[in-house]
Amino acid sequence: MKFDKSLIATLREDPKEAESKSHRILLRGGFIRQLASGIHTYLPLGWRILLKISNIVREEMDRIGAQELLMPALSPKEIWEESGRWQEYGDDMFRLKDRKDREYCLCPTHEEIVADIARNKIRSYRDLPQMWYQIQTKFRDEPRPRSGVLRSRQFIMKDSYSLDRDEKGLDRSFNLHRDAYMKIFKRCGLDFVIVEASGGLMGTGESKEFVALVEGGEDQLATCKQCDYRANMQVAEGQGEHKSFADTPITQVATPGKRTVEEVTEFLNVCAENLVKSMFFTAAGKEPVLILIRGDYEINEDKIVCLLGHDYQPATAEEIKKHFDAEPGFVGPVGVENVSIYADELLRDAQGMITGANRDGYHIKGLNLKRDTRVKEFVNLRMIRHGDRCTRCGGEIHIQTALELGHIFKLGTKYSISLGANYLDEKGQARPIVMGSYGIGLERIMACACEQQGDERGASWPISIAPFDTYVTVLNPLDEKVAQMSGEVIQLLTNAGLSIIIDDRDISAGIKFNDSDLIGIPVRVTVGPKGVKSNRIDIYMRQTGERLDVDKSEVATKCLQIKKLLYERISE
RNA sequence: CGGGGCGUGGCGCAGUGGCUUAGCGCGCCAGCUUGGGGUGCUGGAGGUCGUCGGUUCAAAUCCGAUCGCCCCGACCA
Repeated sequence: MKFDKSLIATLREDPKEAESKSHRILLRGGFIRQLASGIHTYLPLGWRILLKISNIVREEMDRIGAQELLMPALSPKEIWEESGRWQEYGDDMFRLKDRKDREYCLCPTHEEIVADIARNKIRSYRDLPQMWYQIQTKFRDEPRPRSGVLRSRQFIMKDSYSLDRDEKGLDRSFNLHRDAYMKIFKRCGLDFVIVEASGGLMGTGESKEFVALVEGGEDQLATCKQCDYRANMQVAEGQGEHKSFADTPITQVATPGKRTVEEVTEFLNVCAENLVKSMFFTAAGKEPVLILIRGDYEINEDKIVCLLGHDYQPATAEEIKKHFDAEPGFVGPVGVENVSIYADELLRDAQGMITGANRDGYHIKGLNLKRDTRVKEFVNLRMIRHGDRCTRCGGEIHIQTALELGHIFKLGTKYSISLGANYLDEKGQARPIVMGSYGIGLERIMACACEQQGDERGASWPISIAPFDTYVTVLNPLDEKVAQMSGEVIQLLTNAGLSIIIDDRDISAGIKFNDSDLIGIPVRVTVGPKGVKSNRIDIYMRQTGERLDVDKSEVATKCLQIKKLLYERISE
């Protein structure tokens, strides 16, 4: 491919909207172009990278016996009503109507569609197991698209689904995916770790995330400094210190206008550990729930969802007033009726605590949880924080930003039951198919490679996903001898099977060198007037900056050698 | 949804009430020059100052509304 007429538009200056490294590189190098918030065009250079990534993904998925198919991106409402996710997905789902006023969505994921295929196609245990996958565009109306391609509203995902007869089969499919994912990310030249994760909207089964520890990430991770414990913030559990204060009878204390932990601690001159926060959650048609958590911790809403279900939401101010006869900020657990109370485990033996008095402008002192409240259960409901202790080894927990590359879930029978996807076992008994769901964000691999390998000069693609193997710089292209020699070199490289991009633009050398660095092609071959007389060619490696001076006759073998070497480095 | 910031040729920016024709750098076009890390010079093309409304003799500039984009948070397979 010639640089000259290509749709590559490198930018001389950093685009102002790009703050993260990968976003900056992708825009400046002309890999992507933004059309609207969270919506991008993949220009030829970026698309070639995504195609390389897809091929690696495809090879590894095929290798574990998954079959590729393509499901529609557009889907009628009804099937999502069967699973309940037409409701659950809420505003994150793009919805539209056809000319007959029928409702549709742009699929954010495909469990329902898979279950629909399965309920029609799978009859017997003999049809199982199955693994189906696709590489397809997904749509999610993210509340805040971010960092270019890292969190966008339209993105390309490899999603696969396993269908098994039982948990044992699911374990096998899950492990096959885990191994395939490790190979995929490794082959793409990325550094990553596997962490415990939460299923979120998918379900509550086992789930693991493949994440890269990079600064520009969209995710947060709790990691133990001492052992290898790593978990997504939503599921991470740390050891906290139990704190107790002198046991006294309950007394009311006026705290006019002091609602937040900060305000109350300052006003009463106590520490945040002495406070109990009360958070009220409601769900249509269900008993409301009061969650108690110590003042120095934040509530982990994901854990609430796991405990109570997706339909529970933080209550509105009106609901709070109705149940407690007090404004938010003055709510507490003492004397409440028709409300289930759950408390964070750190409050198990807490006494002498301060909490809302269920009376505007008042708190109570001397709360003894055991004595004064009817706590249904003590469980870990708090968000882990920097400096907590590891539950496994007692080491210090750190919070790091990370980039989620892939996610694997054990769905179990959630979708097969709600959509009626059953099979007949040996005894002729109908049983729900046991499902798993597995995703990889292709653009995130591209962005991650920028974060991990890019530098101030631009991208530096791992050879396996580089848009081209070799960048041929032709200096003084109007010089006849140079033109002739570059033609020969191009022929040699092409014959050797290398993919090349030819930069014979009639501009100064520096621009070409800088562009080649910016778009990050692993190997650069320079043909110029200096080398023409002696038939010498300059070869330069982007990652290491190494330079070689070779005879024209060796140029192809040398480039092939380097390519091989670069592949070897990835697999080490 | 809360907080902050920004919308002026393709890109990055300057311009807070009257210099007539809205500037500068880069890019683009023409010509020369230079030629191994963004060469120098000359001449050109290109702008409803996000949109709508208001104030004023006069608005890119002041006021109001609205749309869009970015960042932090909330949220998020």
